[in-house]
Amino acid sequence: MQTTKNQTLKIHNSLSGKKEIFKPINEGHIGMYVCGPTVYSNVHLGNCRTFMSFDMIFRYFKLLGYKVRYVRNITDAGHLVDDADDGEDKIAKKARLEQLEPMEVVQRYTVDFHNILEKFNFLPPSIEPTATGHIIEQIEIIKDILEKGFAYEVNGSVYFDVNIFNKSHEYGKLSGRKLEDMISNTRELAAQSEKRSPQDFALWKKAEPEHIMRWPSPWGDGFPGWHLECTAMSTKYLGETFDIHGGGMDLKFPHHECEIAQAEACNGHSPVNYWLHANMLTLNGKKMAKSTGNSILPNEIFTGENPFLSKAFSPSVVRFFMMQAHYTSILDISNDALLASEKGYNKLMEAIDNLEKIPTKNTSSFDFKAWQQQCYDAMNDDFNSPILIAKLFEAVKQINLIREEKESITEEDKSILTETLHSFVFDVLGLENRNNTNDGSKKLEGVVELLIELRKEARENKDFATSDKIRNQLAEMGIELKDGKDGTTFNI
RNA sequence: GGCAUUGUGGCCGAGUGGCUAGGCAGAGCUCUGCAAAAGCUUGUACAGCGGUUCGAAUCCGCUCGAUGCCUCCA
Repeated sequence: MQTTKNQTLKIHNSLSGKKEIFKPINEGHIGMYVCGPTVYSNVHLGNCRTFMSFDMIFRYFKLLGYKVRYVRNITDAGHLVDDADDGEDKIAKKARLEQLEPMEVVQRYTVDFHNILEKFNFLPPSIEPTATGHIIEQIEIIKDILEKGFAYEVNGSVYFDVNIFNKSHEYGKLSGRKLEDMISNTRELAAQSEKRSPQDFALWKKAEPEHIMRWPSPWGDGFPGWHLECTAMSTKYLGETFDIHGGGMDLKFPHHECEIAQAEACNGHSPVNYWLHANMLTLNGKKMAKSTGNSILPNEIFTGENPFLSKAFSPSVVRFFMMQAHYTSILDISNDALLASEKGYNKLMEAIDNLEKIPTKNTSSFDFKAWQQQCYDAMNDDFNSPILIAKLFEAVKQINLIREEKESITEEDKSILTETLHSFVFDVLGLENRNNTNDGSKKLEGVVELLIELRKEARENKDFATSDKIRNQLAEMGIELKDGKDGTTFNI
């Protein structure tokens, strides 16, 4: 990929609100941190979209030849149910409700998370650290922030003092908020708050005696605040300043704003060069969230067991559906949209299957080198996967025309086409070909091919009763025969 | 109320100050014993009102609507 490697890649940076030319801190290397899930319930499809967007970005960086250290954490402690003083840890609450040891909750939903991601053909991140595995690092950061005067201790809890911080730094620069506005717009909190200001956020929370998740600290037994874990883990594995921080749009405020504040309080400079935010997946025009019940679980899509769905859809179809929208756009999921994506996806895979068979000539009637460049251009423009897919369908059209000998392709162009198509479809978009065969289905294929052969003979003898019987009975079993120009193909 | 994002044809969804997005559906055609599938061709659009401009759906302003955040959320 010598011709493509040195091109400029533009990324929409949420911090500036603009597309910027991407320049890694260390040439050829990228450090990327993405906020992972809080493992207190099954991962829903909206979560998956965010992680899939960053999976695609990770994959594209790899195609460009970058060495990427991709850190995606697991939040297994510290995520408060609310910000009031009786804020309870999400994991601990779930454990109490289900009468489980907190780590049983964590284990159960971490396993679920990994299972789903594997079905969606995610690449594993380079490091997947957990909050509970980094309590010591978090305590060290709190000590540092306290020493520098940006936090205060009250009754075994430690809070970040946003007002003091804002005197020397700019709190709210990521989300476009001004502290003064926030103060005047804050809703009334419980009167007995121990925080000096409602905008302050917890770095360490004291654990009441009934709390099960607790760790010793200089301020007594307690647990870390949610925002702190990401600062601790990103700093540990990627350094005080790293290239890319990603997450869902909904984390912009307060989570990412607080991360910036914590890191700047410690190190005096901004922790991240490029902030990327993936937009929401909506269902019925509303945000998908476990807390409101407006959600579809991935497994419900794979089985079709959801009132919104008329049938089951494969993980690759769902992936293709999501990749047809830009990661910064809101995407609304519906049965119709999935059906349309399924057809498009099948068409794309069909063309890739036919690619090997297309004949080559002395000349090409289409500029495949320019087309290849356009694929890279699409991705170089803030990872524009919808444009990339439009380009892929241009190739599909060419493949079909070449098959009908209305267009031609040289041997050299054919290998460019094959390589590019495989790189983008499988390596970058992460799609899988639907005809993934195992031993059992190989045998089945053999049987179907035999029946197709028998049916062909029957048709040649004008014995249409027999040929239709074979076709109809196979159809009943869900095997679809398609009579094409050069023989019959089938779908199971 | 504040901040942010956004409003594109029947549906999903890109993009751009003047030149085709793409997919699905629809229509026409080809192939075919029939059917299905597949392939080719193809119409319809940029929320409303003002402004800037030779020219705007694309820039600016206002209005209306949608979504997110402002207490947890990818």
